Amino acid sequence: MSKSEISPNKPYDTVPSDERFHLSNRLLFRFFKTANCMHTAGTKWTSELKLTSQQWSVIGALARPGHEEGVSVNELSEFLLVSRQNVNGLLLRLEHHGISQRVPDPRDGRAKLVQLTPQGWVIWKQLINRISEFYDVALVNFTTEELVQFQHFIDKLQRNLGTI
Amino acid sequence: MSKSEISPNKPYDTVPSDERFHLSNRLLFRFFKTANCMHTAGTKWTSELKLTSQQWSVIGALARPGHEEGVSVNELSEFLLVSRQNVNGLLLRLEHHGISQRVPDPRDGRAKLVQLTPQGWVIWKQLINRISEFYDVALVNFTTEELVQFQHFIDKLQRNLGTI
DNA sequence: TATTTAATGTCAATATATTTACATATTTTT
DNA sequence: AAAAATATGTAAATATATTGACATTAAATA
Repeated sequence: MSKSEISPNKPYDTVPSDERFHLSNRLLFRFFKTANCMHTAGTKWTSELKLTSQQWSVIGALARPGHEEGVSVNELSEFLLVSRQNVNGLLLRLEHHGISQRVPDPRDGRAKLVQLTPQGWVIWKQLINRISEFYDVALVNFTTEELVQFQHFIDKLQRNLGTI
Repeated sequence: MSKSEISPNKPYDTVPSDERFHLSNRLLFRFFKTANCMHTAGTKWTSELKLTSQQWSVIGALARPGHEEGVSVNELSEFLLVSRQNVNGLLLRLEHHGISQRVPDPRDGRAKLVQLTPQGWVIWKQLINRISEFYDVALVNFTTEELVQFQHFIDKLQRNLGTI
C-alpha cells in the first residue's frame, strides 16, 4: 500500500505525511523532551549539593579510574561530546565551588590537567550515591534485557547522527 | 548472587558499583549525549533556513492541524514541556524573523494567541521536508518494529522521570 | 460590588551549549 | 635556528533552558 495510492495529489516533496514520518517525528520529539526532563529532574535531585546534572558528568569524568591525576580540557570535551568552550564554562563554575582545579601538564606546556580537589573527591562520594538512587527511580520497571536493548537503540541513533 | 557476597567491604552507601548501576549510568549518560548531538545535528541540518531544532518544535506545534488560529504561551509551554519563560524567548526570536506573531485572545484578556504569520507558513512547508530528510538519516536502519519498541522505552523513562 | 485568588505573560539572573575568533605555546618544517 | 603549522585554552556573541519575581487581567468569593 504505497503512499501515492493513498493520496495521489500530495507528492513527497509537499506533504510527507506517511506513517514512517509520523512515527519518526513522535519518537525524536519525545526523545528531545525526555532528555530535557532528565536534565531538570536530575538537577532537582541533587539540588541540596548545588550540582546540576551536567556537572555530574564532568565530576564523573574526572573521577574515572585511571584518570585521577588529571584530564586535559580537550579530552573532557571529546569524552562528554560537548565543545571545549562549554567545558571551560562548566569548569569555571566547578572551580568557583572548589570542586576542581587546573594544574600545568608537566608533559605538555600548552595543556593543563583538570583534576578534582580533595573537597571534590568528598563531594563525588556523596554524589555517586545520590545518582545511583536517581537511576533506580528513572529506570525502575526496566529489566536488564530492556536496558541493553534500549541502549542498543540509543547507540544506533547516535551513530547515525554522527554521519551528519 | 547478591552484591554483599561479591564485595562485603563495600556497602551500598559507599560505592554502588554493581552491574545494574553501570548499565544505568552508561545508558542515561549516552541518552544525554545523544540528545545533545541531535540538537546540534538538527540545527546544522536546517542552517540554511536559520532555524534551530528547538525552533522546529515551536513552529511544528503552531502548525498542528486544529491549532492554526493560535495557541496560548501556556499551551505551548505544556506541549513542549519547557518553561513559559523559555517559550517566550523562543517566540521573541521567531517574531524577530517574521515567522510567528502574538495577537490578543478575544476570549481571554489575559492571554495572547501565538500563530504563524503567512511567511511562517511558507517556511513551515520548506521546513517539514527538510525535517523529514533528517529523520530518514537519523533513523535509517531502524525497522518500524524497532521504532515502536524504542519509543515505548522512551515513554517509560519519561513517565518515571515525571514522578520526581 | 469589593476583595481575594488564580492565570497569564514578561523581566532578570543564572547555567548550559554552540560557533567564530584569537592569543599563546608547542611541534614541524624549512 | 627561524618560520609555518598545529594544539590548546579563552573571549565574545548568540540560543536554549531554568527559577524567582512581578504586573496585569480574569475568575471566585465574601
